[in-house]
Parts: sequence; C-alpha cells; structure tokens
Amino acid sequence: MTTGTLVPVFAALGDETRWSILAALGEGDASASALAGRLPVTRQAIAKHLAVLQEVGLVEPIRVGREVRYRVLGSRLGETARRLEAIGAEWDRRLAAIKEIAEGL
Amino acid sequence: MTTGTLVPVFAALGDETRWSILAALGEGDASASALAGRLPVTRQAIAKHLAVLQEVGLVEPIRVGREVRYRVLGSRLGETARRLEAIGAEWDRRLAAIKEIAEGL
DNA sequence: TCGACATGCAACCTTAGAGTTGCATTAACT
DNA sequence: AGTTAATGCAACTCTAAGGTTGCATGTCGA
Repeated sequence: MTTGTLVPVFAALGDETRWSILAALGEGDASASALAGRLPVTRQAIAKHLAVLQEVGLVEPIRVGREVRYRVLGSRLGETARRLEAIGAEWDRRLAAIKEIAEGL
Repeated sequence: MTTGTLVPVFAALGDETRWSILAALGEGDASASALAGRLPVTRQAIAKHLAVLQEVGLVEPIRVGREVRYRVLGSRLGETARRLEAIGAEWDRRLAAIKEIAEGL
C-alpha cells in the first residue's frame, strides 16, 4: 500500500465538496459526469477533485467502456486514521510524562 | 468535548507549517514568540496558525505571566482519528456488501 | 517609572486552489 | 460511417489563505 506522506491526505480531506463527492461515491461507483448530475458543481470541477483524491490514494479510477468510474478506498481512510491515532497517543504519552515530572514523581 | 465539524480539523492538519508547529510544541508548551525562534516563519504567521489550530480544538492557550503558551491536545487528535476510522470501516462494510451482491451470494 | 519583551491588530502582497466556460478528442452504439 | 455522450485539456476569474511589515498596546522587573 502506498503509504505516501500524510499531510496531503489531510489537505484532500479538508474540503467540503470533496466529502460530498466521497459521500456520493458511497452510494456506488460513479463517473465525473454522473456525479455532476447530483452535485451543484461542474463536471470539470469534480474531475479536478477526483484527481486530487486519486493523487493521495483515497479513490481509484476504473474504466468501464467509454467512461471512468471512481471507487472510494476505505482502506486508505482506515490507514490514515490509524496513523493519526498513533500520533495522538504519542502526544498523550508525552503529556503524561511531563505531568509526572511536574509533579515530582 | 467539543465535537465540532470534522472537515475544518482536516483542513487545519493539511498544512506543513502547522505540523511543524505541532512538532515543536511536542517538545513542550511554547509561545508564538518562542516558536518563531525555531521555525523559519514570522511570529505573526505562527500566531495565525495557532489561532487556526485553537479554532478546531487541536491546541489550547495558557497564559503564563505576560506570555501565552500553547499546548497540543492529543485527545483531539485521537478523537479525530477514531471518527475517521469509523468512516473508513463503514466504507469497507459497504464495499463488502456490494461485492456480495455482485457475486450473487 | 521606565525599558524591554510579548502580544494584538491592521494593511498589504502573492500565490494556490476552487470554480467556470469553451473546445478538442475519443469511444460506444445504431 | 456518423451521431451521441463521455473524457481531456487549456485559459481565465476570483477569493481565501499563508506570509510579510509596521505599529500600538500591555506587562513584567530592575
């Protein structure tokens, strides 16, 4: 699995429209044109967003005849979540250690 | 705990400089001025970033005399991670369901 | 009280990105 | 082959965000 850098993934997840796209894809794989029918933005705008999502591995393109359907990669979301969880835990550990020191234990 | 919207948190985490700040704060609480001494950006730029991080609950201000130190809230990172994990799991469940249907099970 | 250091506020610059329109291209289907 | 519907590419607009400089305000300490 492409464990690329984490920050761009968060940047990709930091946009409401992209979450709308992900939500729409949750109903089933769909093409940029199909998504444009359901969302209040242009097909080209959606195409750009899909490119961003694909870039960070959150989505996968699948050619079906003359169209390109996209599928959400839940595993990537899970992987990102686990890495974030690890970082959060690390901070808690540090805070606990600092607290002990502060309390003279 | 302020379980505000998720997207702004990701947007906040989607910037390299802010991660630098979080990393620096990992060494211990620090003020904007102190951070400016360690990072290649202005104090004011850091102040803006800290405002953003505080806005989404990733950081907490603590007045210490005439200065304002900031502390990372690891719990917020953990909370965000769990919510993302849940979403990822949900997607995996959907994909599994779709696969079953596709295979005629 | 006065100087030094820290924060707060405001105006400004510059670029990245979200969105648009328009056109070219490719590929399915009759 | 020709039509239709999809994608791909390019240029353009506009706003928000990251960053800067400058100055005002506030507060600790000698």
